[in-house]
Amino acid sequence: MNRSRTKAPAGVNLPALRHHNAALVLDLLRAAGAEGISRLELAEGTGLTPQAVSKITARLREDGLAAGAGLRPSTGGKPRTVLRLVPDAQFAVGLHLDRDGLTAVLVDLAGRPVAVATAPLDLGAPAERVLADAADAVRDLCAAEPHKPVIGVGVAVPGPLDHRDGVLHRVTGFPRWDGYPLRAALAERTGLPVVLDKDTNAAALALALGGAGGGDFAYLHLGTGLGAGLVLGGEVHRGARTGAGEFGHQTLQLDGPLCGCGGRGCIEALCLAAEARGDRGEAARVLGTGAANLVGLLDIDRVVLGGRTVAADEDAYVRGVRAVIEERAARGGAGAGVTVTVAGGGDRPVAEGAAQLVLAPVFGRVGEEKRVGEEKADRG
Amino acid sequence: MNRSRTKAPAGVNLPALRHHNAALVLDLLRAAGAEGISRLELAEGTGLTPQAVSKITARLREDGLAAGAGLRPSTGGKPRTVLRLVPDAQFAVGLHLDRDGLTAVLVDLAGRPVAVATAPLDLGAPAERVLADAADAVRDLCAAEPHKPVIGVGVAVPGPLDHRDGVLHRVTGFPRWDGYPLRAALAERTGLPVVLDKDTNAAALALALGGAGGGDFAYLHLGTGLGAGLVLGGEVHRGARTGAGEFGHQTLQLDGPLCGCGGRGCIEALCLAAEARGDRGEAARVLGTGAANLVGLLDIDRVVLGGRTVAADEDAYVRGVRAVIEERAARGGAGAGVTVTVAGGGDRPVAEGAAQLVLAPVFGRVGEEKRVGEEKADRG
DNA sequence: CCACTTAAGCAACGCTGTTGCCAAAGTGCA
DNA sequence: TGCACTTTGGCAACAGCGTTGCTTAAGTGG
Repeated sequence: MNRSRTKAPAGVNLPALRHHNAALVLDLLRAAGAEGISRLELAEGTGLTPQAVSKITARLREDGLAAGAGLRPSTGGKPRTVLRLVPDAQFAVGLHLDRDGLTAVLVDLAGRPVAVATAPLDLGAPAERVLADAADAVRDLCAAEPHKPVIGVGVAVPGPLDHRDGVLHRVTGFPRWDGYPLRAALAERTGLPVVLDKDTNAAALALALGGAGGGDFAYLHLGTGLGAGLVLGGEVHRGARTGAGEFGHQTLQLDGPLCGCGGRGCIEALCLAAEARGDRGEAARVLGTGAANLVGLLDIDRVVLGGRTVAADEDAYVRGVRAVIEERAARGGAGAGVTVTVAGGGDRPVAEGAAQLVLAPVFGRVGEEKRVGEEKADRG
Repeated sequence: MNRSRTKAPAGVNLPALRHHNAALVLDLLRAAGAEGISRLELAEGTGLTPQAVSKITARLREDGLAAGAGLRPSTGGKPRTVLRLVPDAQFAVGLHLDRDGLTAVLVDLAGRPVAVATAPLDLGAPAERVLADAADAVRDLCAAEPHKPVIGVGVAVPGPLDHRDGVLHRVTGFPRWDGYPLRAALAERTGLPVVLDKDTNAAALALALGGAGGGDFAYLHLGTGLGAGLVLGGEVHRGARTGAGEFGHQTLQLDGPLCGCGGRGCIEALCLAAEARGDRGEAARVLGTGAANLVGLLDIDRVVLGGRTVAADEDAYVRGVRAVIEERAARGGAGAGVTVTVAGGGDRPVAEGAAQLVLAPVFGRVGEEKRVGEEKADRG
């Protein structure tokens, strides 16, 4: 269980223990995907007794979250029964509010999108207007798939914000949003629990859960700006004020050219300037140098690139970034074995990651926050 | 409980739950110090029932880890009984192996040193020789204070190393140590459990536990080199290969002056060069720029400076670093409310932090690693 | 067809924190 | 001085967790 000590009591009682272990099993079920996973493999993965796993999976099946999925070939004895997650048991909405558009997805427990909707959006419009557009998108999506239990809405937004309180800060270019309690407003409007986070964090979460699997990594998003989502220890690192990931305005050139932020020699300014003058190699080298700094500082084992600017020439950026990291590793610095890849998939991963913000607690990934004694009391 | 997922089973059974809650209570007892803390405050701090706390503290008292410490003034009813940690119940040895010397401390559960020893050391000597010196220091320290149950030895070493395996990597200036399994060797020699970590991590751990208390922070050590210890979410961040904290060779000046590491424009090179030519203000500004990068990237709320070079002129460095961070915050960047302080105390904090590496698990701070069913079975 | 192997469930168990209740130990007012 | 009240903390019973010991189910292989 999490131990974000310093605040929040971390005492564990039996319901909490039960919930924790159930979430652990669900997480393994999800990771196993459609193939499924046997009870004994679950036991090995959790460190629990096979009998305990049997009890837990029995409860999950009763709740409709897990189901049998055939048998494994025998290895000389009774064949193992394979279990799998029932993706249709619960759904979550992911909302990506960008500067010029809105993307909404309805995903199942496995994280697969079952419905997508996009619409134009003007972040410069009055708050009421934007809020209404967002709420409408959520409502339409839920209406399109009735009878689907939706457990919440995850919202990904560009600017700096407070994830804990669900309050926006000064979104770059739209200072008027500073202090707007988007989470509370949208929660009231939709009647659903809402989680708010930065778009880069949502993207990083999607990457952490999907495909390439675990490990610590940094997602670097180069679009009109440059930001980062950090996944450390398998969880999104948000920092003390949940503002972590300000990567674009790291100083990379002391007393370098002026940046829009007022600083000098920011990675973002250097990178975009190089890109603007057509020197993509230099842009990639700048980005790579920042990435290499990250690799050494945090000892991550994966760098993932994304964003429109990267998408325009994925190869050049991957090669350029990889070159810098490998050069430093060859000199004896950190970075040996670090892989550099691109996220791909355009902007939809951000919306899907936003939905994962809501799903994450189901699988025991962070964000439990004061979950005490909230179980449907009846059983049998 | 920890969730360093991706590896290591995280299932929780009753013994694990018991251990977790006991550690939680012990941690609060330690934080309370000599003043002590009442059962109801413990209940509030853990989220457990007062009755559960009573049971847990009864066990701790039976084991000699906790004891009564008077009464609180009544608030209209029965006065609260105050409990406190019994620091003499267990001890740990902290060992700091530096390039030119060795510091060994014996600390009690509260982290207070009860014995200190220093000796010259030559890291360039044969491994057997260094190992013998280290083992001797441990033995002498334990002998000086017999009847003290010592639960382990924490070792802080300069270079890069693997904390998980307890193996040294290429210590700067002493490449011969690359691959040496110091933890295993010293454990066999002393017959005690040994934990190995970088000196900067040990210092950071000491800071995280002592005095100024929680929060995320970075400890920046500027001596003959420049390194960092990161404390994120109340725990030392070590990264995927436990090599995190390589701060000195972050590029801060693209294509800047050559560094000893072979790179260009490393913070360390810039900082030490400025210091060498007497421009302390510039050295502080360089360090501050790196610190500000860190603050924005990780959203930490504290920067702590240390090391001999900083100690030579603490004020200049604190002011210089603080100036850069505040300037960036004033521009609307991250860093508002970040405090900048110095560690102080010279090198002994590193040895004390090394001892804390061993004590940390007692208080539930990370590093439990496969603790299953190891309890003294008898009771009563 | 039988011996063997592997998987999974049933029942009893030990131990956890919780609940309900009561004794202990103070304060404050009559 | 005495009684009502408040607050603390322990005792006992309890529900629920994973574990253990054993039995049953369901295969393989000679």
